[in-house]
Amino acid sequence: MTAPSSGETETEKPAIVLFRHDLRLADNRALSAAADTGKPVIPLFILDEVSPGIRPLGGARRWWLHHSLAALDKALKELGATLILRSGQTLAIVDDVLEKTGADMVLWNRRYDPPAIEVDTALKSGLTDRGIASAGFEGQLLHEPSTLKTGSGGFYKVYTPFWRALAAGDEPRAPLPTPKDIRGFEGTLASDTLSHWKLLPTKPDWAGGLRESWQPGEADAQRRLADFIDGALEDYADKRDRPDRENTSRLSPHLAHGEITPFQVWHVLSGLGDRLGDNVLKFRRELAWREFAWHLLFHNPDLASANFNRDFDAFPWRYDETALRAWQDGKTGYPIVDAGMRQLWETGWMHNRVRMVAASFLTKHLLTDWRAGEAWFWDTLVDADAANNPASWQWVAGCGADAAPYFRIFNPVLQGEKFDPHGDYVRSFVPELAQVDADAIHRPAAKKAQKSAPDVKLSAAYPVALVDHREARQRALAAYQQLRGAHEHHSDQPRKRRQT
DNA sequence: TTTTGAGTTGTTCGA
DNA sequence: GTCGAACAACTCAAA
Repeated sequence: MTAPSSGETETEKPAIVLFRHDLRLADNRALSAAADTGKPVIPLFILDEVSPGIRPLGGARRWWLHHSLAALDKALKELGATLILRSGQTLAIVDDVLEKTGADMVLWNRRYDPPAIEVDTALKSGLTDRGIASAGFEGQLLHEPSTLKTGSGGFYKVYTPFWRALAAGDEPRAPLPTPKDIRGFEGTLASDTLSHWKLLPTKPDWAGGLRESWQPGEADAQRRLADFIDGALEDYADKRDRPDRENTSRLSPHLAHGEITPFQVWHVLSGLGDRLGDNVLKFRRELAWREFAWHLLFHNPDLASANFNRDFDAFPWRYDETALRAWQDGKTGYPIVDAGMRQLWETGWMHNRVRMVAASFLTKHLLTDWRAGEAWFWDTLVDADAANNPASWQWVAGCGADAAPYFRIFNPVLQGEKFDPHGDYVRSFVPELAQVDADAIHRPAAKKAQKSAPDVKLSAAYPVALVDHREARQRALAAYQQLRGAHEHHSDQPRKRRQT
């Protein structure tokens, strides 16, 4: 307890900068603000899994977090500061650090998932009570969810008007550079050891494919952005739906961890002028989908647990653990679905187009509650975030905001043939099908053919299709039909009277 | 207040 | 093989 001596000047008292979903140095407003004060800076990451409502990170994100924190610490050391790691309840930890260092200021970048907002609101009022200066800055989203409103003052429930409002607004601010000078804190301050947090898997170590696929940290986030701008962006509008090609940015996990900001991405795109016109537009619209999901979560705290469209509360989901498990394992017998699910397991990521097909298959072909799929993605995706994961699952399932209409049921064979025309994507994740020609690779093996005369080329190891597409489609349509019937039946409201 | 136009990503069927 | 319509109404957002 080394309380600061009373003779110290204000600039000698350190400022705490909290790191959470912003594991970067550039375009970090809290960090820049702290650096500008001239105070010694204490970068602090609190692993808070005890505050109420906080959803524990999934396995893949824990892996990422470990490496991202290591990268952040390394980068901070080059500026002369050391990252302090602590675990526990946020305000209690901050209190402890304040007491031990004499810090008189706490700065952070805002978060937008409702439990985190509660933590930060309590933090703010606790600090105010203690007479400690504090401030939260924008940074994770281009637009504060509380400010973007429809003409009647509500939040947007349809994407296109949301996009128009976003696009019609002012150009997002320019990103901040990495602070040039940070005064490190000279005193001693205890920190947890990263490895003791056991964020990495051990038995079994399932992270081999993640290590091969990703390099967490700010430096690689910038590298990926630069590579994307110089390469795949050129035919992004045409080719982004092709999982067999490297035509997406793969920035999602970096954005999810705040290793890069949407301001940085937007700004680089603005600097390109009109040269890549439609490609830039399409990519910006993807960024806007991320914003839309956060907007929805901000206004719907139970987005991950409750149907956005409450009519779906009566939906007759099936609870088939065996089918769910087969889907998770990539053993549904539908090659594009299985390739996607195995890509997810192996690399912690799945191509967007394939996510839609795999999610549609689980919710419609298998009639499994979207929440089971959302939970699996939450655990296995390196980019799972509290907004995009549930919002996207609800969208596919048909119960979400601006959702796909119920009769839009992906045909996994057609989707495979259309977006993986040579079968390269399937072959790279489903070794059982490595020898199958492009014209047959997306077709599930017919039960009869495989039983009576197993074709070596179609490999007996590859599972028979869990369901017949045609039958499953009919079953899904019937289930939705039942929902509509139930809705009419239970509705208290009289149907709108016909105009005469 | 009422009206109007519109709504990420599809599939199937039948002419 | 190609093409347009049906699939279902409903809610949203803005005029």
